[in-house]
Formats: sequence, C-alpha cells, structure tokens
Amino acid sequence: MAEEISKGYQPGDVETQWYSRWIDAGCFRGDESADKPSYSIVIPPPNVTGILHLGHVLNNTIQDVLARRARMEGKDVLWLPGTDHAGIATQSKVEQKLRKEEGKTRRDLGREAFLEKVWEWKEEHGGIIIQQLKRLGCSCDWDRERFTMDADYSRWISKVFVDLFNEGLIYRGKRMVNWCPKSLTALSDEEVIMKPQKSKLYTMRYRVAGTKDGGGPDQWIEIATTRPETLMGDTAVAVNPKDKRYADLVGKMVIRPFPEAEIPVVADDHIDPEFGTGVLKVTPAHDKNDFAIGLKNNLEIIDVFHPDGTLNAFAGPEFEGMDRFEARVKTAEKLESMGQLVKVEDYENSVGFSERADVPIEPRISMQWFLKYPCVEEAAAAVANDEIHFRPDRWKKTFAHWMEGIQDWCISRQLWWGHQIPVWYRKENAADIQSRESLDATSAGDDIYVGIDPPGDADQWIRDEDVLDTWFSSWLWPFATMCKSDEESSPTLKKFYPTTDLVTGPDIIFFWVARMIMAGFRWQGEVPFKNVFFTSIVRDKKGRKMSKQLGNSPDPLDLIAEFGADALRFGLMRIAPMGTDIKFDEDQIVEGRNFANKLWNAARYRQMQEGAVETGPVDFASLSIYSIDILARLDQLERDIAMAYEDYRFNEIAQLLYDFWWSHYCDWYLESSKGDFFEEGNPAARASTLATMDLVLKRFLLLVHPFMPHITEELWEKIGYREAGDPEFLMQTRLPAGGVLEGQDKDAIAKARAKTQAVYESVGRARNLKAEYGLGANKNVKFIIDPEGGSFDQAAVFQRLAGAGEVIVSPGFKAEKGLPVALTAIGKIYLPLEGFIDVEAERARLGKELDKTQDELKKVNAKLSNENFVTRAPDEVIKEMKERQKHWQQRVDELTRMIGNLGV
RNA sequence: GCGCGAAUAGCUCAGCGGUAGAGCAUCUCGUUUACACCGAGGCGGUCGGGGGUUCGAAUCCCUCUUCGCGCACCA
Repeated sequence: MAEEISKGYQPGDVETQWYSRWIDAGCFRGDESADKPSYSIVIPPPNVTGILHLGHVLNNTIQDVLARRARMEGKDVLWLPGTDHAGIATQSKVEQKLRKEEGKTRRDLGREAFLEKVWEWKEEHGGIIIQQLKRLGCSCDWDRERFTMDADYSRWISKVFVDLFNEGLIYRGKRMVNWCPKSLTALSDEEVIMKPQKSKLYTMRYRVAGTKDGGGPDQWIEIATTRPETLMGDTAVAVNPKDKRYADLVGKMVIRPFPEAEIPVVADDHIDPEFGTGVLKVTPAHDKNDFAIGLKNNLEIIDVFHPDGTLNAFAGPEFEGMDRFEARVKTAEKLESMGQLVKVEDYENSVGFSERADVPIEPRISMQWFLKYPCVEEAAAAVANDEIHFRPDRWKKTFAHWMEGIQDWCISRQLWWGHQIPVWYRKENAADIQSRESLDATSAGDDIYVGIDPPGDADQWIRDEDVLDTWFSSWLWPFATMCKSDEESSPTLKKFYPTTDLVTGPDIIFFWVARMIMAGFRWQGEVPFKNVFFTSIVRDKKGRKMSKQLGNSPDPLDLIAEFGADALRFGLMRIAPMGTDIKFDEDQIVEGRNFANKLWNAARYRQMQEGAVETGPVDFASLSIYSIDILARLDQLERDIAMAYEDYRFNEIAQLLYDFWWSHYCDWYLESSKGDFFEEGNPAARASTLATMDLVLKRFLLLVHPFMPHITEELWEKIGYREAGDPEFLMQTRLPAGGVLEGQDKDAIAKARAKTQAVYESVGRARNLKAEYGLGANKNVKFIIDPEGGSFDQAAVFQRLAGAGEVIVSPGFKAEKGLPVALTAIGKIYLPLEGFIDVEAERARLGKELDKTQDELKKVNAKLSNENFVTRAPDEVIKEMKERQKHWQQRVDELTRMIGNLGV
C-alpha cells in the first residue's frame, strides 16, 4: 500500500535496497525452460581486475535498458555476465607488484608459484567491477557469471585449438612477428598501434667492395635509414631493378662498416627509387619487408637484439648489452667518426607501439603459433547482407575492409597467465622444439601431441610453454558461456543462442566482433548475434580520450554517490548519440539528478491529493480538455518511444521522456489542473483529473524504468500502482498494449487539443505582456479578455497559468487608447493598469510587433506568388503556407487597425 | 595515400528538404500550498568557407578548411 513520499529524492539507499530485492527475488534470472520469445545479450567481459569507467557505464546502461525493456515486453531475457582474464594486463599488474614488494621477477618464482600469485590477485580484485556493475543497476543473471579461465570455458579453448589444428588452420612456424620488448611476447597485428614520431633520417655510405683495396677509385653507395642500430644485422643492400643510377652495382658487394663484412647489392621491386637515396639497407632479422627480400635472395639472417631490445653479441662487443635507442645514437656517432655518416635530417614517420606496454614494438623472427581464420566468407557475407545488423551501419564498410585483407593471426603469447597451449612435445625432442629452433609444425606425430587432455603417459611429454592470446578465448564468448564443450546441446544455448544484441565499442570491431562472428559460424553454424550496436566513445569536455595519465576520467562510483545511479544512467543516455563520440560533462549528470527529482516531486504531488489510486479505463466524457491533451501526448509518447527503440535511438528516447514529463506534464498539465484540487466545487472534475494523473504517472513510470530502474520501482511501490494479479515488481510488469485514448472520438480529441493549445498559447502571450511592462511576477494584475467568437469558458485556468489576480471576459470590450493588448488565439487580451496607459509606448510596442508580423507575411507572400512554388510544391505544403498567410494577414490587419485606433 | 566521422546559440548537443530548437550558462522577475535539484520571461545563431541542385537547403551534391578516427606506407 501507499507510503509517504519525502520532500527531496535521496537515491543512495533506495537504489541499493531495490537492487537487493530484485536479486533476492531472482528477477534477473534467464529462464531457459519458459516458452516466451527469448531475448539475450552477452556482456562484453570486462578485465577481471579492471575497474569501472564511463565507457563501461555507457555500454552497460545500454545493455540494461535493452534487457529491461525486453522483459517488460514479455520476453524471456538472459543477460549473461562475466569477466575476461586479460592476459598481458593482469600478468603485468602482478609482476609489477611482485617487483615492488618482493623485488622478484616471475622467473624467480617459477611458473606454478607465479600463477598462484595471479589467482590470489584475481580473487582479491576480481569482484570489484562486478560489484560496480551491480551498483549501476545492471540486471545481469549473476548466477551464470562466467570467467574466461573457468574450467568449462577453458575446455572450450582447448577443443577449438585442437579442431583447428586438425584442420590445418593452426600451424606453428618461424615468422616475422610484432615483438614487445617490454612484455617479452609476440603480439597480433591488432595489438600494435601506429603512432607518428619525430625521428631522424640518417644517410650513411658504404664502400663498394674492392674499389680502394683493389687500387681503383674510392666508390661509395649512400643509404638512408631511420634505424642505424640494426646495420650490424645488414646482410645486403637493395635497389630497384629499374633504377639506372645503380644498375651497374647490382650483383657487386659492398662493405658493411661494422662488424666489417662484404654484403651483396640485390635488386628488388619493393624499393622506391624516390625515397632517400633509392638504396635500402636490408636487415632480414629486423624488418618485415627486409625479411621478405632476404627470403627471395636467400640472405643470411642476423638477429642483433636480445628479446628485451638490448643488443646482443652479434652487434659487436662495443654495443653488446646496450639499449636499442642508445645504440641508435652510438652507431651514428661511430659512422661519423669513420667518415661514413653523410647527413642527419629530421624526419616524421609512424612507429608501431605495443598497445599495452606503450613501447615501440620490434619486428622479430620467432617461432609462434598462427591461425588461418575459419569461416571468413560466411562472416563477411553475414554482415554485408545484414544477417548481422551493424548500427550505425557505416561500420559495415570498416568490417568488410578488414575481412578482405585478413592476415593469419599470431595466437601464441610468451606469458604464463592464460590458456596454456594444448600441445605436448616428446621429452627427448622437447629441448630442441622448445628452443624454437625447429621448423614448422603443422601436424601431430610421434613427437607432437595435440589434445584437450594431456597425453596418457604425461611424464614422457613436455607441454608447450606459451599461452594463447586473450582474444582467442574471447571469440568464443557468446556460446562458450552457454554450454560446456562436451555437452551435445545445452538448454541455455538452445533457448538463448544466437543472442539478440551485442553492445560494444567500435574500437574492438576486429579484436572481438569479427572474430566472434567467425567462431559462431565455425562452432555453432550460425551467427552469434543478430544486431551489433556500436557505442560512442566517451571523451572529456575538451574532446580528449579519458585516461589515467590525464586524470580526466571521473570515477563513476563517485558520480553515483553524488547523484545516484539513475541520474548517471539517464544523463549519459541522453547525450549518447549513435556512433559519434560524446564529450562528457558532469552537468549532464546533474540534469539526470534534477530529472529524477522532478519525477519524484511530481509523484509526491499526486500523493498529496486525497483520493484512491485509480488507473482503470478513462471515462472520456468526464475529461477536461487538458486531460485529453496530456493523454493524447502520452499515447504519442508511447508510439514514438516504441519506434525509437526499433532503431536503438536511446538519446532520443531519453529526450522524449524528459520533454514529456518536464514540459508537457509538469509545466503545463499539472499547473492547468491545479484548480481542480485547490478550488472547491467540482468533485467530478477533481476525480477525473486525479484518474488522469494516475494513468499518466503509472504508464510513465513503466516507460522510464529501463533508464531509471530504481526510482521508478520506488515510486511504483510508494504510490501503490501494483494491482491485484500484477507481478511483485514494476520491472516484471508488462507494458500495456494500446493507447489510453484508443477508440475514442478522434474529432473530439482534436478539438479538445486545439482548444488546449489555444489556451496555452494565449497564456504565453499574456505572460509576455506582463513581462514587457515589468510585471513578470506580479500576481495581482487584471486581464480583460475580448474573446474570439464571443465567449471563453477557460478563464479560471487562464488566470492560474498566466498568474493573474483577476480575469474578466468581456465580449466586445471597448478599450481606452493606449491600453496594452495582445492578440491571441482566444481573442484580445488587455492588461489594464492604472497609470500605465501610454499611447506612445503602446504604439511603439504594437508597431514593433507589426513590423515583425509584416516580415513574416512578406516571406509567405513571396512564396505563394512564386509560380514555381505553387506549381511544384506538394499540396500539403501549399495548404499550410496558405493558412500561414491567412494567419499573418489577419494579424497585420488587426494590428494596423489597433494602431489606427490609437490616433495619429 | 585510401576510407569514415564531425563542424548549428558562450558550453553540451538535437534537427538532416518546407517559419532555426533544447538543456546548461547569462540577464530580469518571483520563496504561488510537488519540486529553488523550482517557476515565468528575456538576451543570444548570416547552421565552418565557397560553389551547385531545387520553387525552397542547416538538411542533398561538389569543393576547400579545421578537428577526430580507422587502414595502408614509412629506408
């Protein structure tokens, strides 16, 4: 039953209490045995040790809105939550802590002990982001929470690996990969971020072999490079075969200055004669293109770096142990001292950085596992033909482009935290294989065992030390969370797969979305989701990305504490357009808070009126014109919102809710109907208005609930809108079908609404008039209305809304000259004020209005006298224009007459 | 270099072929019995520049400028 509503809304306790009640009642549980239509989302799993940022808030609020709306539409909803083990990120954090607290590295501890530490860390910090999502109000089915390193889930990873290996899609090979010298692991192409750098372009010269020692003239070849520190690994120089300048050098040898050696000059189409000197130093071990040239020309590969980016023994004793960037300077100095450095120029180029460690990656040859993607065509087609609907759909193009140029995926990582590769090597050969010296392994055999479970005679084997890329587990998320790998068919999978919507950021379209689609086809034979909604990226006020370093990322939990989760949700949703970035400003959350308070107080106002809650069908005949108007607006709102949901236009929905409530319901409807409560005399009108208020408020709470779940649930209970037979909570309540005015006389509705608009418009003009005479807030002014058509029966409402002490309806009122007047839809409104009559002032005022009116009329007349317009514009536009012409013409006539009446 | 966005009131953004809008900020009034997290009113814009299409362009097309984001190249 109804409970008293306090004066100001305090979200804190209300929100946490409702959340507990929903959880206790199992409201979020996805029911796989029910037979209602299903609706499902899998959460983009946040890093297990991560903390909530605004991007998460936006993303998860959208998912919660979708899930809650779907429930209220009567669907069986599963929103499946979970977390990601986030290989590099998590391992680095723990390594950092280990270094700081114990001064040890992971190798000091050994694999097993280190992993124990990581699990400890995970247990300690792993729940934080989940708790934060709960505080936000997310209606995930927490009983089904998954973690990418759960035993069941891990089994899927192994199964997938084995399947792909057996198909020949996964292979092991020595390839040029992106190596992170800080994390000491290979990375995929997607984990490398190109950043523009201010570098130097060094031009050096190598002597052509035999040109001096042989007694001939000294001959040099000039070579431009940005990386002189790799020259010790040069095994050739290359020129374009069409380049005449160097044609005679091809096939000859040049002298690498240190360690001194003769290296050949080769020809390769890849060389751009326009760049630098047109000569490229070829370092097959340290550049992707050089590697290719090296293969073609059968060149020696000399790796001069240690894995951590310092130089090794091949670089020579004076550089051994030196960092690559220091070596860049030192090698240049050495060249200079040898007289072989021609010039150094400033140069801007892009350098690939490790996404996680933020250091330049090093192209490096190493033995890694690679994947040729499965089901590429199916995935590309599914998006191209909208079987999977991207929103906004321009991402289709980005997706298609990536799918076309798709490269094999380096899936092995030299980390410990993650899914260890399910491959074992026979012990006697293991040393060789593990040292990464062996050639490609593309099939199992006597020496290699690939399987979900370890080989029977496990002590005869050694497991591959590497783990898999974190995304190699993420790409299975939509189905691996729903079933164990050895199950024939899980009921959850059957009911909820494919999922309905995926809500994620466009930044992981390749990392995650594309790969999930391919995995979905490969292991479930169909798409993993039907819609992908790409969210905006949340930036700060100045348009910068949120980052820890800048300190421009507000903690959502602080915002929730200050304004409430509902306010944060609503504020963010209201400014989150589809597909473009949003600039975050705390004021937007303040508005969310204010809106919650407005809703609260309007509900409180209803509760202060005596009268039982009554939300049955309306007695149309009893309704005031204002009630008809607001109910018609409510029906329109429900239709508009339903359409906006179809297109995922969340910001529009939030705006529609905001405008309806604040402007139409509170500012106009409630104010216009106050007379029914504050004035004696008409119990029938009072009852009718109260019923209208209940109807609007009840339905409005249902509409707002997905955006602001807590406050709506609270008000629902406090006012007592739950009826016999209704579910326990608002969140479980079905949206009503059909509008409240459905089936009523359309003409009567239109007439009532037109009259309401006339009154509201006139009130506006009356307020205007008051303000112009400096009486904006004066409650004691008198208005005299000379009504259009001879009568006006809404004087009481007019008086209240216009803020007047008295309103006299006087048909044919004969005004004194100079009496302030406004022309309105309901007639002429006079503002008689003793001592204020001033013919000149009024003439000036009316003259100004006449000018404006004439301008409008001129515009309309110009249009209508344009023959092209009259013959070509659509009928309804012409009709509207003619009405406008009539309106302005009448106004001009009237104003002219009134000014004339003022005398010359 | 290729592609994709964005540019509208001081700020954050809606509008995307038919009289330029909202919220915030600012200014003026107002403590009216839901709400000062409020109410009423005002100020403020040649819709980035230039072309074009159209009876009509913030809206469609072209072009330029600025900013952002992908992809590719980078000796």
